[in-house]
Amino acid sequence: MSKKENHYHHGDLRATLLAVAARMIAEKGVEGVTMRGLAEQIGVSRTAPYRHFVDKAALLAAVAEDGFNRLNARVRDAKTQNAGDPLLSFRQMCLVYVEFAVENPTHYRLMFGQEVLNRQEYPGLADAAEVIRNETVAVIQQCQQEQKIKPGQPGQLALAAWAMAHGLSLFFIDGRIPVAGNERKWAEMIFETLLAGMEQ
Amino acid sequence: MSKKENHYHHGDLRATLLAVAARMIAEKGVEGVTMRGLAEQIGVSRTAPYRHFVDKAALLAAVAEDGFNRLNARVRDAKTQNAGDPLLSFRQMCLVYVEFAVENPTHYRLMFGQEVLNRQEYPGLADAAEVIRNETVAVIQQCQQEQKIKPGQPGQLALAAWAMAHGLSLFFIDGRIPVAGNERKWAEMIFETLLAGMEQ
DNA sequence: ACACTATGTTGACACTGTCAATATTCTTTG
DNA sequence: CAAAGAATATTGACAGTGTCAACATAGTGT
Repeated sequence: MSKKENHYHHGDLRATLLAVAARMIAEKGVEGVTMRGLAEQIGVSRTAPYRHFVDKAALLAAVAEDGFNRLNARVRDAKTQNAGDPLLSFRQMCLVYVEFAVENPTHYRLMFGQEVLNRQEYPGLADAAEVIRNETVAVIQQCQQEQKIKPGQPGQLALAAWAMAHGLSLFFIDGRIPVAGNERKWAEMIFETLLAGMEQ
Repeated sequence: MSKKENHYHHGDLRATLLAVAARMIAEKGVEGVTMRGLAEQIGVSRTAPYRHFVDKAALLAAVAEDGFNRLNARVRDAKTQNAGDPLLSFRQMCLVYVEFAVENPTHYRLMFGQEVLNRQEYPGLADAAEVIRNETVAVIQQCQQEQKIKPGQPGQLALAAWAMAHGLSLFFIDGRIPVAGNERKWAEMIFETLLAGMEQ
């Protein structure tokens, strides 16, 4: 039961793997993460991780899923903090999304990268990635009910917002635009433009 | 000088490498491309490619650059074909962009992927990736002059459109939205929304 | 106390990118 | 036209990778 000792059994290797992998990703990017290096960092043999994840892909998928959960939580927060004004909720959700991406660039990239692309194999991941869309659709419907957003398929409007947030996030992350530090301002103005097209 | 014979010197290995790599990428994705497999496919020794590219990364960068050039050409086409109506030009450029991505999914992903991210090392690639933004900025300025788009920093509006196109492209490619086959329609409607926010 | 299961380890393999040394062909220049 | 030098291709080697199979150890329930 004691956890601090140097056991043959690690005690909570699975969680440790996820945590250390996440740290390594943040520090050196996804391509800097290696099963062996990960195991060594933790002080465990190279194949120990395979007792908890069938694959490197499965491990990365789990890390990605964690990322989605954190992102989801943040978006939901932004939503509930501005409940009552769905349009403001919507705006904040978009901004918070981009903010998360900018703060966790490598992690965000993993979440949408090809390392983890066969999402059907990782149902948890697929679900986690779905939450945001549903959340967004819901807000948009609210806005439409209050006649603050033009009528039309909310799924389509949600996709518009999500695609914008995603593209913007990636451009910020990749430094594809000379905007260092002012991401927030740019994002605000750009979402303002999009919202202008959605309001009625 | 004869080119068909089986020579010790291949004759035009560099170009062949790029072509075959592009094909392999289209067929099996970027992660399915390996220096050795590539060489074998062409019928040349494993290290022959290194006479033409210092790195695997350099090779992929060159392939990505080709992709940007093709994309640029297509966007430019869309632009000139509708010269005279800059707003229509703009609209078409956006649609053609997404079309390219959907038709060349793995190639598009490479162009924006981390395999090739240190773009400073590949000036050609950096330049090629810059063309579209400039092109877009120019059209937007035209639209503004004809008072079809609201005034404001054209660079910002261009980024909005580009980010939207990029995000949408990736979502289509990744199958992240149940929209099989109707990408064009969705893209049209979504860009309509964005343009509505940009028009004056 | 003992069997069972979960977890961890070691050894091995095929595959990868890439370097160094070597061989072959092409090009240039005497 | 021959010889030297540059360009291009090859073979051998190495370290690093993911992962399988066989084995070892620790915790759990009967």
